[in-house]
Amino acid sequence: MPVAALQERAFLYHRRHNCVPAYAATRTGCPENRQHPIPAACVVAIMNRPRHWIDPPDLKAATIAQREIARAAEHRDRFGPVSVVAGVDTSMKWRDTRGPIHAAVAPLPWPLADPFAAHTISVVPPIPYVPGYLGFRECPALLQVLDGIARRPDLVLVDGHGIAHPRRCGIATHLGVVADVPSIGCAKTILCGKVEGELGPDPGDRAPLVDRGEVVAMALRTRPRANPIFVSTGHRISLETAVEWVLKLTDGRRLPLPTRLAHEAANAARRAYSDGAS
DNA sequence: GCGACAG
DNA sequence: ATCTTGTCGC
Repeated sequence: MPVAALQERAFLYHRRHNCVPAYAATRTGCPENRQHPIPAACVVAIMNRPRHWIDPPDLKAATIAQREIARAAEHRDRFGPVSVVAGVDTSMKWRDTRGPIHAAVAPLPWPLADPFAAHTISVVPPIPYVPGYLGFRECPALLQVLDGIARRPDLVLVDGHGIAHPRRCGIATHLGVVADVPSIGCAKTILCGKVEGELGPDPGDRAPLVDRGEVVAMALRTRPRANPIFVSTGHRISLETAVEWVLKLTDGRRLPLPTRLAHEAANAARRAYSDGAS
């Protein structure tokens, strides 16, 4: 059976058996609050966009939505002064394709100071992981977690690609456009394209990631002797500015600080959820 | 047709 | 994405 057919089958099956369109939402670490509906604010955020941008009936519609989102995305700097920068990430149980994912947003003041409290949420995603369609799996959870903090971040770092995607619509672009927030894609491995030229060994060294003749991301060395990360524009930011911000937020580790904090928060949420379930 | 494939 | 301990090296 062709891969596309298998992907379609998984997509539809997952969709039919889980909580779409009303995502079953829970608050992390509060097992007694499970099965509550999502906040109205999140429903509004989703409903204010073409429905298939976040809730397509099948992979074909999802592919069309990605092309439309890619057209709507902006890759030039268009954001105000940054006073809050946030990382978002999700976590899940090992090899669990049907269970909930745990999304976190970790806001930081800029200039850098003590981080604000992270916020987490646990939801059953509408589809399983399908390479190339990550946004449709994780955006509902990320939208909801973004709506859960008092102040909307001025800039968001997403774990995954922005335009470094076959249809130029990775999760960072997807989330940026749907939430209308400036976003940067920050991935650990390549989805498409190849690094052109030699990448130097020192932090700050970079080499372009090229796909079909386009520079879609920058392979960026953030730590000596560690593999590079791949920085791409999500929405309302240029590649050069995105790289600048990632470097400003890098503190000797491979991944930038907001991303790490979000990762930690999401993992903590997953453990709290598991502990509460048992 | 075949291989590759973020999280 | 995640499981899991120690071990090696700057």
